[in-house]
Amino acid sequence: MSCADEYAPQLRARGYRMTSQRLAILHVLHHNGGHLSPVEVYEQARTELPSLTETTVYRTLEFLAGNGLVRPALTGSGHLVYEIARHEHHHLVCRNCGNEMEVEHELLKSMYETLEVESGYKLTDSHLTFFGLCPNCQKGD
Amino acid sequence: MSCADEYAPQLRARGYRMTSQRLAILHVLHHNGGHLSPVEVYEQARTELPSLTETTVYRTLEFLAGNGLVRPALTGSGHLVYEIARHEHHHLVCRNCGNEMEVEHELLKSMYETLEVESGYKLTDSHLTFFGLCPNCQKGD
DNA sequence: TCTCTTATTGCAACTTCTTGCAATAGCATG
DNA sequence: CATGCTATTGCAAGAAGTTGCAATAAGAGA
Ligand SMILES: [Mn+2]
Ligand SMILES: [Mn+2]
Ligand SMILES: [Zn+2]
Ligand SMILES: [Zn+2]
Repeated sequence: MSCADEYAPQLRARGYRMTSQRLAILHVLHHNGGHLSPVEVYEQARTELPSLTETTVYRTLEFLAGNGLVRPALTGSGHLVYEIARHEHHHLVCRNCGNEMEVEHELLKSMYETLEVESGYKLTDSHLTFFGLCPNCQKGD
Repeated sequence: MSCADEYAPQLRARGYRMTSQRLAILHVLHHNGGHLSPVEVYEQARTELPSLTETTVYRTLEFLAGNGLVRPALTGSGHLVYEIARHEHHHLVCRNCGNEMEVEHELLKSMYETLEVESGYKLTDSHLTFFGLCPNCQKGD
């Protein structure tokens, strides 16, 4: 299944359009799989769509995140990176070596429910990044 | 107790210096109490220290955050704001009206411990921002 | 397949944030 | 109180990110 076949219906169902720009950006994120900064997305997507502009990349990433096709994540330096939306997860980053692992949302589910009850808010999403020392770096120090 | 008396020893104990720039920035955050963007910090601190530059504000906020005197927080638009370090807390923001409440770290403590056991990481800190609909905005929609 | 509506883009101007480097100023020490 | 080391700052240049607006093009409907 191509990126177009997979993502276009999701956008159209919400009243939005699939464009060559959105497709190129989704294609890059889909096939890379990992975290990319807006600039990295721009440079890679531009190889398949040279007319693409940085402005559009920023706007599109925010748009796709708002519609659940990609997910933003916060890096250790406080910058946003994006990845294609797969299973819901958060990030745990080593302050020493930068090594990173995923934290399944499942692990936080009961905490989420407690928070909803205590606050009265209905939770929709979150930016969660945990920092610490990975097993390796704990030995070294 | 003045800001200087309170914060200078904390910096010197770590081998750093207290400067007029750091003091002006700490003063602004201390007496404001809330969340301020780097630009807001710059404009307010500049009234008491006109020679202050934006470069120094960015570097100082990062430095103070790294040393535990201020804490960064992520806004709904993905931008960093800073507040003076008081009790450890996280943030819950309404996606509709922007209303914001604090989430005591205590509430997440057991989840933190589970995460340490499961991952093998030793957690040091985190950027946690939760989004949802506040009680008021749930009624309206 | 053509038309029409309007969602989306590119452009230009601007704001925010970062970095290297030389000048400055804390503060420890004598 | 004077000296010296070096942490810290300001400057300048550049990179990253934002915004308003006119031009473009997706795709629904005829
Ligand atoms: Mn991820
Ligand atoms: Mn707060
Ligand atoms: Zn590590
Ligand atoms: Zn609300």
